[in-house]
Amino acid sequence: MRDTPGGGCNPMISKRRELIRRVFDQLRHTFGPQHWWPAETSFEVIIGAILTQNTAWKNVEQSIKILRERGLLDFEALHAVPAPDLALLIRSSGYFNQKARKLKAFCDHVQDHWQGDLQRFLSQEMDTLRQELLTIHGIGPETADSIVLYAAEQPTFVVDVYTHRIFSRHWWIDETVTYDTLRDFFMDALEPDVAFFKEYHALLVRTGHLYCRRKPLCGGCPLEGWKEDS
DNA sequence: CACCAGGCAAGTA
DNA sequence: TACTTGCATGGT
Repeated sequence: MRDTPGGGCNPMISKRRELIRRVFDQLRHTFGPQHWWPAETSFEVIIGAILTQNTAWKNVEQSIKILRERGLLDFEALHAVPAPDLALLIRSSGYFNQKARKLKAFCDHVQDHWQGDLQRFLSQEMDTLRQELLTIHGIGPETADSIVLYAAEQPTFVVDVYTHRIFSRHWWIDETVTYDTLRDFFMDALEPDVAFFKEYHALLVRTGHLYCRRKPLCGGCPLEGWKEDS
């Protein structure tokens, strides 16, 4: 007997896996494919991941547009821009001084440790890459996982405020769980699958936008009325 | 007007 | 370790 990611011999994990899959199937059936991450290159994913921290994606789009027009969705080009200049270009994303510094910190790290070879940096073994990302200023657990999954295309599960909200409100998880515990909740129960993890996170964000944004607003959610044992 | 958004770092006790 | 606070624009 051993615990497989699929939960083969552990009844708790096996039950959790079933719930997680049922939630996915329901959301996928309701909303269809989400086509995430909306970006053309891995570097653009990384820029977006930093800019969207605690910020509506709509605000980030304007910043990305400006960076694109200026040819700055390119590692060497962006690395050459001073943080104060960059801050002015990403104003619409909010926290622009901090985020400019974060973008610079990322570029500096890849330049200093990987000679600017972004693809080689992203090609590291998953846990090593994730740990290294977490040492970079401005990259916390969610941003690190977003980069690993959507830029490096390696199978980590991205947890965000909606993941926490949706699952805790249904009493499927404790409200006080930490990021890593909630990430393990999914990853211990599921086979690693990049396409599946990408779609799942996107669907949770979509569901959160529609039904778990403001405090009361939850009517009409496709998961409404679900019980733990139903 | 208040509240929130696809977080994180730094400060305090 | 466990809370708190600053960061900041733009939409509802």
